[in-house]
Amino acid sequence: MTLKDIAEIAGVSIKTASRAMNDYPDIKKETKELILSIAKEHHYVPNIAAKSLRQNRSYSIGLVVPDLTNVFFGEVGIAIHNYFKKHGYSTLISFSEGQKSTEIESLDSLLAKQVDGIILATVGSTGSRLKTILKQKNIPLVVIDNVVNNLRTNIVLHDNQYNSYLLTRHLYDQGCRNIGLISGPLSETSGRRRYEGFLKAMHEVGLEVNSNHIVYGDWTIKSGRRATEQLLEQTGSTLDGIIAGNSLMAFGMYSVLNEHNLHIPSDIAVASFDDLEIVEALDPPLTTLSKVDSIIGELAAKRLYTLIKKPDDQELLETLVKAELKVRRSTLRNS
Amino acid sequence: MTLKDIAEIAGVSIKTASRAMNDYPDIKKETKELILSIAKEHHYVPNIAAKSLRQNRSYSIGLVVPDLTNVFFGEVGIAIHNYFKKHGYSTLISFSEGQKSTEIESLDSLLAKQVDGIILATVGSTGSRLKTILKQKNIPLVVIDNVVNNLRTNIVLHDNQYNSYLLTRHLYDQGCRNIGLISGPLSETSGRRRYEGFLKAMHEVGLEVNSNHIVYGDWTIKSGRRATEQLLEQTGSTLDGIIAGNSLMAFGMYSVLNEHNLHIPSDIAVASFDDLEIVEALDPPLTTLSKVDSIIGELAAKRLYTLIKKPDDQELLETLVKAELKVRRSTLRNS
DNA sequence: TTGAAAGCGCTAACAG
DNA sequence: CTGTTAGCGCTTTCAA
Repeated sequence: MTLKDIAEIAGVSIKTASRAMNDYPDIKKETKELILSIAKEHHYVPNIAAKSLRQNRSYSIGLVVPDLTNVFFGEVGIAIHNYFKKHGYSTLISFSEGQKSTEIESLDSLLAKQVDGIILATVGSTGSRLKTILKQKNIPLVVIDNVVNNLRTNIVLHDNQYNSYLLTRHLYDQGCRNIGLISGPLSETSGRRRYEGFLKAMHEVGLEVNSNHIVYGDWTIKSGRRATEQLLEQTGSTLDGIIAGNSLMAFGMYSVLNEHNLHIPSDIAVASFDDLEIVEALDPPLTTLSKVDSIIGELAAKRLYTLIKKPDDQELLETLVKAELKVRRSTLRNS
Repeated sequence: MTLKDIAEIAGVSIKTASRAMNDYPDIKKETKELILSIAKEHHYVPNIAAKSLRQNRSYSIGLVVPDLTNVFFGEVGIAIHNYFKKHGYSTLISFSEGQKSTEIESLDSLLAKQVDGIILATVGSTGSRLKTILKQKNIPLVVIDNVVNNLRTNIVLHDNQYNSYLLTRHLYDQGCRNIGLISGPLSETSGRRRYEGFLKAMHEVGLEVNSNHIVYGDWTIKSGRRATEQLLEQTGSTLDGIIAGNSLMAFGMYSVLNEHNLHIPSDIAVASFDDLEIVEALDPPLTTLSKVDSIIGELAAKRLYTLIKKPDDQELLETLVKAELKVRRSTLRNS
């Protein structure tokens, strides 16, 4: 069932049929309605390959993520997919597996498929390489959840600094005065910004930041255990609050605090960032930030769509997404 | 940069260039090498839209899953994507969000994109509807991890019965003689087959199955808690082993056993199915089955690829994937 | 408001 | 072994 068939049945030219299908202005209302009803009746589906070929657009976008089994990227991916689906685009997902070389490969292969735009959750391709790839093809790009060195581009990410500030203030509001931080690596943007937000809040409430109060992990459960041990040792268990840089590290922290017979929240109040399903099941349930994954995905998709529709839009937007507190028992000391 | 450009530079006809690019036999070796080197030098990338249009194939396959944030579907998706990438195909992922209506929609939209084949992790579309959709277009289909009523098709799934048998035998081998089961819903194939494997093992070792020893949950943490409470009540805590139908329910079980001061594994040995990252962090670490997610994905991809390449292959294969035991401390009673 | 004809880049069929 | 011709389904001129 092609446009030609539809046109024949309707007794019009193929072009008129095309006009009807694509909402062109120059067509009589009745003709259009007739054609549309015939198309519907015969389950006409336009051939996207032909359309692409002619218009030099693919009606597909590319999404590069490190790993889909990570809930964050999963949620983001779904949001992006749904947004573009509404606009008749398909989403090609590609994986970088956390490696720069694979990331570049994925980008190349997406470009070969003539995607109309790309959303990239980078693991840190150097900006210059990215710039070469994209400028030469002039394909719109939106980066999520990481900044790319040496590349000014559109970007959507957590407002890590604000969010960290929010958590820290919350512990303070709950009466904590000796707050520790299990930070992620400062070499990573998200780790550094969370660190900065912590410092900012501490400053603002007039608490001194003792370097003993800050330890580092690499986002894993195991490193959370290790970091907590170190933190307790360095501070002689004088802490009354701890912020964990992410929820996996918080998970490690729970078991260590448990082993030390430190009660949450009465001895130590604890809070963390990501709202994983599992934090509800911890004892006590862990205070975290609300999930903004799908908001990030949708904002990135929206921005990319605009860029595709208006390629002359040269504005570079950095969109920071703020989360809200999800207060649970692990920080409730006042009630 | 098109084939025509390449042909001009090489001083051959456009068709000859095409022959070189597509590994056709009828071409002189030197000509081919010349053309390939020119193509490489100019970063020639074939226009897939044109190719599709001409050959009536899209070089893409569709994957329909309920939800990508589920680790199982994530792993399966990655495996499928990687397999088809090797063969020059892209994978279009679509979500059913666990709803039949969305599942049908997703299938329709994939068909509109003229995918060459579909892999479906169904939530239970009725077979007749699926049959209509696919037979009319004659598109190869492989179903994963669920059976579709009234539809004979290629399918790849966990050997749930065998796996359940394996876990039950393991508890027996560890000395358990009063084994309970927290089953998933028997209305779901995976729940029922796990149930059957449990019964089979119990029979084989000559243990009687008391109906008090079997309770039901709906795969969630919460239902695991409830089911465990019920189980302990019904049996008066005489159990020395429990199989949980999945790891989330096992997670709920842990907290209840803990509250009842029942020690794992000395009082009760426990084991479960899915090997989530989190089970390593439980105290004690939980014995589970090995992860076969990516094996399932790869087998499904391989089968679909065969069907695409040999559309006359009418054989319907049901591939059952067996797991192995991953013994951890939660069942170690002998050593 | 509509139609005719050309052509996007590629490959199948057929000739040479 | 290589080239010519036609056409996949659609949209874009341009003319009516």
